[in-house]
Amino acid sequence: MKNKIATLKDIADKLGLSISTVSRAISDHPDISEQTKSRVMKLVKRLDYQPNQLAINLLNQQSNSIGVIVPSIAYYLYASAISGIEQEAEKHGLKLIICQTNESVQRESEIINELLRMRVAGIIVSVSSGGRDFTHFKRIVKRFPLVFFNRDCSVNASKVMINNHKAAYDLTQHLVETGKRHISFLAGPKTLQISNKRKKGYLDCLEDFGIETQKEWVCHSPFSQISAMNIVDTLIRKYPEIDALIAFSDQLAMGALKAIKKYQKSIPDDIAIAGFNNEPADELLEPPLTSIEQPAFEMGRKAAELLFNQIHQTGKYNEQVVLNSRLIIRRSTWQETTKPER
Amino acid sequence: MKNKIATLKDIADKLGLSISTVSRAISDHPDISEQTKSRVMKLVKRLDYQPNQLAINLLNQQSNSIGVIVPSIAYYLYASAISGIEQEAEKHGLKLIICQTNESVQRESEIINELLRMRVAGIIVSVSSGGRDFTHFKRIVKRFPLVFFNRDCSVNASKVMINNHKAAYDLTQHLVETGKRHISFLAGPKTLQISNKRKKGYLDCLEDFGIETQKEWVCHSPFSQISAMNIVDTLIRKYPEIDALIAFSDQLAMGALKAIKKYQKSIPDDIAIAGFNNEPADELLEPPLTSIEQPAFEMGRKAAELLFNQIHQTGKYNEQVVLNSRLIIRRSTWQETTKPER
DNA sequence: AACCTTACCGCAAACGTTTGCGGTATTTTC
DNA sequence: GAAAATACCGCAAACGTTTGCGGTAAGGTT
Repeated sequence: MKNKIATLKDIADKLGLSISTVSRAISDHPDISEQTKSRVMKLVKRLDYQPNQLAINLLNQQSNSIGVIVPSIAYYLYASAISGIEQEAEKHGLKLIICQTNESVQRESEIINELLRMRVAGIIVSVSSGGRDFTHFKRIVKRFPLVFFNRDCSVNASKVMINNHKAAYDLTQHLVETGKRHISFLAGPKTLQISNKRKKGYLDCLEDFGIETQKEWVCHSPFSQISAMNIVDTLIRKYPEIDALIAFSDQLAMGALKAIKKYQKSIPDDIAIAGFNNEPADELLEPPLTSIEQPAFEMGRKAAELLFNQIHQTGKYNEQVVLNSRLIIRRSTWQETTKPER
Repeated sequence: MKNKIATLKDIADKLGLSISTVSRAISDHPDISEQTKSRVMKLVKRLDYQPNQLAINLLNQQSNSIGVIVPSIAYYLYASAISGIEQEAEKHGLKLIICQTNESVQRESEIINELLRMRVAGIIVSVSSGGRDFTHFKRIVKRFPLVFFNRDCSVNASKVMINNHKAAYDLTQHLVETGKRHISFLAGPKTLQISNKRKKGYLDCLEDFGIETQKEWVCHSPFSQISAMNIVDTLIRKYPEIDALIAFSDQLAMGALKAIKKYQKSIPDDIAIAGFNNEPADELLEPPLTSIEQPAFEMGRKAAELLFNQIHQTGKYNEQVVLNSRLIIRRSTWQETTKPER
């Protein structure tokens, strides 16, 4: 196990050559004779020589990688987005360093420092919901390539987002049009800006349609099915008049679903339910879940594109991209009444 | 954007000190006067000095990180396992370099080389299903810390697995006990060993109970709902006598569910269905899906533990750990007949 | 015979950090 | 007042690689 990996010096000594000659032989430099090259390459194979990337990185002053900071890779959206980032990064020969904050701003701040120390070429981040202090981002914008995606914060930087306000507005309008008049909103943490934007879209829509709502019908939940379940449980017991619920995410919607199923309410007639993200299981749920489809892969890909523009000095530090989402209507909000079997 | 990050030399020059003094001041060395320390620290703050990890890594001959190779972080099991690895790695002050193979052995082999070049302290891997060539692993076992988890291959190395044979056996037995006699098996790729082990458990159980099966009832599918759906569609049309189906994973089971729902078959009476992994959506599906719960987090944590034992020379290179799985029975395989409301 | 070209290879610097060792003042001790 | 102890700091090596430049020998040209 102690076996150290061979270095250029090891090869050079064994062959009676200099380090530079070995280096050039490996990189097929024209200055080196074919005979020497073959001698070197034979030993390279035999010793399983692997160049020390640490030395190369130090020389190049960069780690040929970019940092990706997400709340959790277990969220379906981020797993998809990372694939998009990866695809784009590969074109530039860069590797990804994936970091999870677990929704903690402190961890986020630490990660930023670690990535800076590692001399990554740039950072792509979806901010955690754990707080309102964004000094760790403000510190580096304008002097370091940085792109936000999906979740942003009040920092003037490059961003790739979906139109959260419109998505929530459209979803709310859909519920209104199906006859719902007591619509509640299960938001994420209060510190999460995109949650607030969606809330705004929901409220604006209700106002436009002259529909009243109550402050108590807007609840905030952390990102776990259990929390959502408990919150919705108390909500619908306290306010039985509620006939629709929009959840910040599908995971929260699933928690709500669990709560509602405990009572004898029928979905969507008694209470309709919808979420965000269009996760793979949505259409298999009972009832299939209405959701907002987000272009997660494309969001990641585009974010990487903006980052590389910054790295290569060809792009602004505060470019804004807004991608379109899509409302996917399923039976949790809308039942075909003309269906023969009902 | 061109702003280079400050170095020790920058600080030393500005203060008329030597590099070594600045270095010691920052690390609070007793040889340095308090006055000098405070002068240095003030400048460190002002310049937002971040030590160059690339240089430190080169000096220490390691990148203070371990490599984690998984087929895809989008698989629920791996997202969980990575959290377990992370928890353990943090204790040792090591970072994770997460790599996805997308089920390609060639990519896997490339990643191994990249990680060796980066001088990671060790590698934790769940092998891809893309082939049978494992020379890239054989090459490094015994001379480099390496641990397999969840998916292994025919290489004598440390492994953390679940008892796949028993899990499949138990699941099959459960179906037999509920009266099923025509049980099919939707396996993963033929090159995937754990899939073959599960298949063996399924076949052994049927043999023990004297139940016949047909070769055609065992199908192989890649890891996508769509593929599973198409395969199961043709399967149940060709063999309508099939009254149960075990899928290699819950995602494949969901694909099967989609296929079955297109026909007028009732679940579980006409055909029962079960999967592996116990994913979060399982209990919300219609019907809720019977599944094998795997200790994914613990699998990751334990794998990391074995790795650190190897790194610190306190452990064998081929320790074997088998964790227990648990059968979670839901309505997709078993309907309480005495239920009052039915 | 003097010069030029070509082919091949080595020297040494550079990247930024840590750390053993030696050095120089200043203070303390008897 | 001399010796010893203390406080504080700098020199230089080391990690492994790439690369500009210089060097040497052989062969070719005039």
